Amino acid sequence: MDFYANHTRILVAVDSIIFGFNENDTELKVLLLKRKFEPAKGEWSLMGGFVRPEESLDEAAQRIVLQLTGLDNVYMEQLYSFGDPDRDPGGRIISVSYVSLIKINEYDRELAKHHGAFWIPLSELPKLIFDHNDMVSKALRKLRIRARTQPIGFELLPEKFTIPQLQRLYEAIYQAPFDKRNFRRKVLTMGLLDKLDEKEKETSKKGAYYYKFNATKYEELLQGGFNFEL
Amino acid sequence: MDFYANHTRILVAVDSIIFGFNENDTELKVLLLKRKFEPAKGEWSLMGGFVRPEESLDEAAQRIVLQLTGLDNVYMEQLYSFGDPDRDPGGRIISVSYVSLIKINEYDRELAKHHGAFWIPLSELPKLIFDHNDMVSKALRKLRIRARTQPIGFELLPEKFTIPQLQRLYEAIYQAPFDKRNFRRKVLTMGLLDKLDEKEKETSKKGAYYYKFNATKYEELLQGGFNFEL
DNA sequence: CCAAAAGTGTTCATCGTACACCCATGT
DNA sequence: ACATGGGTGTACGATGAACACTTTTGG
Repeated sequence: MDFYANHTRILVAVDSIIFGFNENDTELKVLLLKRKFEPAKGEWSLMGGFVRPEESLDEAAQRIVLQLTGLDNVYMEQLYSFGDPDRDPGGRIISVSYVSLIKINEYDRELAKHHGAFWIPLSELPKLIFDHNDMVSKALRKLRIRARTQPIGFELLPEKFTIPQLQRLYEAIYQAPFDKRNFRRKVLTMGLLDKLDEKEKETSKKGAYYYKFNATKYEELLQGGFNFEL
Repeated sequence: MDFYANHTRILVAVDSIIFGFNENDTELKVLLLKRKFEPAKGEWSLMGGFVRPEESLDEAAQRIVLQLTGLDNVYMEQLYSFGDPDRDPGGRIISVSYVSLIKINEYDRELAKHHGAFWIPLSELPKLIFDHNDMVSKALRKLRIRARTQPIGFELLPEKFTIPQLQRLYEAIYQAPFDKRNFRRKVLTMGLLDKLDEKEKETSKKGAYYYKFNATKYEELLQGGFNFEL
């Protein structure tokens, strides 16, 4: 009953590019770890793991992020599959890569520390093992494209955030400054942000109003052919 | 020296969504075949095959398209990896899907016939095996996005083509009519098409001038931060 | 009172879109 | 001469980009 006998089976892994942001950061960070096993032990790498016989690729990716951060229900998207036969000197492994977006404040620091994981700003990205640097570049490219046309930026911010925080996030993603008047107008005229009565007072004396992303409204607008565009 | 022993190996396949167009078509077509082996023998399916131990994913995809069409140097792009453990009732198989674009006139009809392959217009897409219908939808979505921002439409046309042919292709991709004055202006003002002295006279008495896509010019413009946009 | 960040409007150029008629020619 | 598809220009509204000053308040 095995229809496909006598074909070669291959090891399949999942590698996760985990981007993180803190609401007062000015730069995006990637979660990297020091590899604890051979080959390439001690070098910088992405978090990964082998796909198990009974789980889907998405499930494997979720499991891996959960193991490292303690977070469930994280935004996650498949990126690309890397299959050069020599990409891993330890053997032929096909790697399916995933991008995740995380609010740095919400993850489990102990768990990450236990795995030897660190948040590294993109500007200080070290040399990673194998083709992991390619994975990060591809992930960043995809994030930049996605963030323009889908409201995924909010995955990197807490539920309540201020417009200046949102702007700093987008500036971090695109590594380019935006005009604050144009930016504010653009995000507000979409009508997807609900203004709260509360102010954030840490970063300025005047204080900035908090806003909340209204996901329900977004779904409604989508029905009418609405296009998110930033 | 096998660092990754005692992890489960999995069958990995490549499946190709092959889109084709004929310069006087008004609809996009997909190359489908009647499956010749179990499971699901006799049902419609995409062309696929297993990844061999010594080849990369891209190489496997090229090999498969070459086998079916006799064409080498075909435009090809990795699409997505499908890994639900139950996606194939014949066993656990992870499939990496690829999209290819082909000029229908140039492929080897004999070879395709020998494999039981047929060009099926998108409007008549049948029920396919497993998750192959999902693959086709995803491929179409990707093609639509790509064709707007990269000059990949030309992969579906012969070297010489007329503006009305190009317009029909884009109308086929987006299944929507375009205004011919606006379309012509847009493609010509990009400066990527070289007008030939020759006319195509089959589809009209007046005849339409042939044009050629200037890839060199495109590369040059890219350096200067040019963005293709249709 | 002053430093530091939040908040606010207008102008201009550009681009996308809508729209209708003449041209060339094979039959 | 006529039917068929090829080829052309303009006007208007919408959108994106550039730009500088006032407000609030903790120290």
